[in-house]
Amino acid sequence: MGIVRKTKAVTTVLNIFEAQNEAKSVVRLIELVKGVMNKTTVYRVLDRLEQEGVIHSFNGRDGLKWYAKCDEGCSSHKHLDSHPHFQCTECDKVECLSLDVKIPKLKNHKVDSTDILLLGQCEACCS
Amino acid sequence: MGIVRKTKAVTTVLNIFEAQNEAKSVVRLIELVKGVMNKTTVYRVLDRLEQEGVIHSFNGRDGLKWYAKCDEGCSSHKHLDSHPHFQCTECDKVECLSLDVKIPKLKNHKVDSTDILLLGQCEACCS
DNA sequence: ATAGTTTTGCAACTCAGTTGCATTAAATTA
DNA sequence: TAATTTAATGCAACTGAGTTGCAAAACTAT
Repeated sequence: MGIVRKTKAVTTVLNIFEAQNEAKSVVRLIELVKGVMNKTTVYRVLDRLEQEGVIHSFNGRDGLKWYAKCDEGCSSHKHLDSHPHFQCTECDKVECLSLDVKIPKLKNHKVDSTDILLLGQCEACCS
Repeated sequence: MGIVRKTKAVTTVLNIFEAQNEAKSVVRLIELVKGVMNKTTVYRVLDRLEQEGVIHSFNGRDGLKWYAKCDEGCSSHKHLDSHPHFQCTECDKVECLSLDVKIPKLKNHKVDSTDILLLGQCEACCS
């Protein structure tokens, strides 16, 4: 499993997530480390950290890929981050929601994961 | 409002959806009309039909854009197609689900829409 | 230090989706 | 039904997120 070396690139990315516990799109992350780190590396570091269970990914609107820190209890073995996400259509910010949404069982289907994205206006943009 | 001309391109696309009431990705649609219609036209026709309330769109896994025929009652004024979708991770097929999923209200947020995508194995791929 | 891997940077690529513009085809009017 | 207006189409070139191959650099262990 844990074949993630603690390289400069890895700590740079982790620092970003630790400095501000907020979901970020890959595009934004690449922007944040511009000049310091190559975009290919960003993609690869994120991949590895997700496999390690340190961060989790999901698709925002427009199909862009986003990442956020995992809740406690995630590991490379199992991801518990099946929570819904909310994205503001004005400022584009994403929030991880700790809602427990119950989806009725589907007959004759094996459901592995549930992606829920709510769109609307966040608190700041509402007022 | 109804500024959609009934062109050959429009009827070609509509025929595809009527021949088989099944969600289709744009990529697949372009493939289906290859040689007959330009891909730009496909995108534009789909855009217009969605605005008219004839079809609705959503993002499949991998962020690809998908379209499916609308339920009765949709129009350019309001789309009622907020139903969840199920996508098979083996054969990639998508099904529109007529489940009613209740999402708890979010404080201080204005929620406009809810995108739900379930991933797993469909009936055919389960057995 | 040395050897063996993993990581990184870079450049080139893929592929979904978009744009500008000239041409064509609907719909409208006379 | 021919002329006119306006929307729709085709084409080519572009954009931008994400990927790939490979050589060079940086970890880790011996």
